[in-house]
Amino acid sequence: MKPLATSDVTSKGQPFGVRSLAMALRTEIEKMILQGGMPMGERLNENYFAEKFQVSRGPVREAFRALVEAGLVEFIPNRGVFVRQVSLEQALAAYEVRAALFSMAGRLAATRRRKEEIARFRGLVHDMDEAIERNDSEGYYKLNLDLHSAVMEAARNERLASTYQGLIKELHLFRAKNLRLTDHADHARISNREHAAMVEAIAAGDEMRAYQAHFDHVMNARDRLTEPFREI
Amino acid sequence: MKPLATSDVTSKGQPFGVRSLAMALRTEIEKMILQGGMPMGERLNENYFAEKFQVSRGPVREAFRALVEAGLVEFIPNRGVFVRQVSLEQALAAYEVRAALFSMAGRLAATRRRKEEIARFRGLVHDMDEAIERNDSEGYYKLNLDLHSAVMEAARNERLASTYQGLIKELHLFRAKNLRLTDHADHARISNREHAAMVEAIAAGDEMRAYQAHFDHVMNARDRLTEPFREI
DNA sequence: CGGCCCTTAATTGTTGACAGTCGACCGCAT
DNA sequence: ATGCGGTCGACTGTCAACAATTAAGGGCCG
Repeated sequence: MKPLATSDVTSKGQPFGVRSLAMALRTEIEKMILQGGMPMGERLNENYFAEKFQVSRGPVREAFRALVEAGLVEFIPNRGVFVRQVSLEQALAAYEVRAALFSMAGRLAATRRRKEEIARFRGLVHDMDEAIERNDSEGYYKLNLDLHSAVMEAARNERLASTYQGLIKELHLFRAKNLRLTDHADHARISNREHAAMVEAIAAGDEMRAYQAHFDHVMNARDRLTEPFREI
Repeated sequence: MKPLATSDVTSKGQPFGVRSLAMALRTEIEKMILQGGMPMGERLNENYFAEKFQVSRGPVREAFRALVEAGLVEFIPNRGVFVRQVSLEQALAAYEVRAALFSMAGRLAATRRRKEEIARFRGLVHDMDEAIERNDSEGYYKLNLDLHSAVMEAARNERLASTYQGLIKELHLFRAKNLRLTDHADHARISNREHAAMVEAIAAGDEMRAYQAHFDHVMNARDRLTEPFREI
């Protein structure tokens, strides 16, 4: 891997706070973890990262602290940091938090959305339908993310969005490990019907209906994801 | 101030992750900030804290990184970290997130609460009524926190609770700076009526009513707090 | 007299070295 | 064979020194 210098950092397009090696490392290591580059439960060796990025251990440790706070790694004194293992129980709890945040986004979007946004929502839902017909689960996945981001944006609450994003990252840890063939076309079809309900509630400006639609969508998604684990 | 050694840290009753100086410092500095020990917008000098706690700058910097991630301080490269200034807009946004989380807690509590907890809720509301009559705003404040914690506990979702707590800390930054005589007895009376509605909805096991009651309570609290700032 | 530049002190950024701790491995006794 | 204890190695925890950057103050020039 290329040596990471401060000059590399400045070239990044982030608003602020990315000039220091520690901040750059935090971003870089996070990316590595989320893209599955690190096996789950793996210990993150300070020296390894220090050599990999051609820096000393100080900045690496600072980056680790930030990741601990973000909940992506676990810290055990005198042992080091480990890629966090997300249990099924924790994933279920996280989904409830996600439902809280996303349903709020839907509710706010219902009062704050603009005309163009509604058109975009409907377009995305339509494109997802097409992706399903094409059996294009890759494309569906991306469109799905786009729709969720679009709703979040329409809520016009930065704090809500960043909290949501942080949570999503944690959930990625769970999905990365327990990825199974959960993308049945059936699931996608049902999911997209829920999307349509969400969008129409927002379009109608109906706060409570939007709340319910978004809430149900997340909780149903939870059931769909964790279904394979239920031992009945 | 007393020198902070690892031995001091171990004496703390935390489950894990508090053995290192950095973690201890993070807790200590956070406490200092939240208790208003640091003027808002103040730069946190690394050497100052290093000498104050008789440690080197390394652990101090690690503690700072964690606080940055927690959103309590702002980081400007080559300048240092500053106690975060929370604007009115940010506070309003944070209240919306809080409403999302707390209303979810109420909703979950409505399905998961136990008999003893309901009794405790009602007791707290009653005690708050008495505190109002006594004009004991100090006592009311504490009981208020207790009720909110109790509801969170009844929701039985650790992730929800920790996210909520992190947000509350941020809101403290706003209240610390803009503390005005907002604790009118009128406000307390109205607030406690809302508490009663929350508790009874939980007691009835009515999810949607609990959701609404908790949601409204937070949003009304927001209006009561930020009322003085509105220039009509 | 005001504005620009240079110097300088203070503070952050980074490093390498040293100390402390934990787990693994190996040998021994049972 | 198995369980226990000690030794060793690898890694984390901490520190103090050095480099780089910033902001402030004073002097010079227009």
